[in-house]
Amino acid sequence: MMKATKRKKLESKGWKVGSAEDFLELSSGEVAYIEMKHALSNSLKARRAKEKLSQVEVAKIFKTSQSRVAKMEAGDPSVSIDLLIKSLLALGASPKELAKVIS
Amino acid sequence: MMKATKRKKLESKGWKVGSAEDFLELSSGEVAYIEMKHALSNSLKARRAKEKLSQVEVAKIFKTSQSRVAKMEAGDPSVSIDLLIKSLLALGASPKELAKVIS
DNA sequence: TGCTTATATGTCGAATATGACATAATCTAC
DNA sequence: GTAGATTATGTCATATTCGACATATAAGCA
Repeated sequence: MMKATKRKKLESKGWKVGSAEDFLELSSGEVAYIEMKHALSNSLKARRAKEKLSQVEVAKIFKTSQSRVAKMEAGDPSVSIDLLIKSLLALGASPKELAKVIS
Repeated sequence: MMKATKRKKLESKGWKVGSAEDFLELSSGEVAYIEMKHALSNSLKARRAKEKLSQVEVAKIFKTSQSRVAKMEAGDPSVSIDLLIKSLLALGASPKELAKVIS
């Protein structure tokens, strides 16, 4: 079970966590949020792999850079769920598919 | 049918649209994104109503201001899907419920 | 091994989202 | 009506996210 340890690990990767009254435990909302993001990241990566596209190629489609695509797929803290969703939609995912990914 | 008209309407409310080669029609991705946002906004409003809470009260829960809550519920362009999702989770929504909302 | 392509990481200025505040509009009783 | 509560709108300073670039690491292949 995770407390300070997991927290440290997350923070070392740039995550900002809790910082409220509970600073040993992530709230269930925080956990759910992070998990949703990872699910979307993985979905993006999978979808690109399926289409056999390079990060450079999808970066062109998204009108962004390869490095940002890499960060999207890594679920980097600097990428928003908005960006992940917009990108997935741009790759042709339907809202229904997104819903499946999230749940 | 109407393209420029719809675009103007959206832009007048602060939306930034397309601006790419197709500037008469929203791409299906853009449409889906906006619709997802509205679905989340409405869900937030409904959930608050169900709990019979005021915007001021949920603002305290979310650690934000009443005005931002109003903008969230209105689907204002200045609010991100991230914020809507975090807020819904904070109100006790499950990822599964969120999935239902957006699909 | 070296060479090429693909992906990851770090940083930066610009763009966007955020919370907060003031204030306006709307509602709900009396 | 009008007083009080609730919700909407406009603006601003700060914080976060953005695309881009440089560069590093990894993977494939002769």
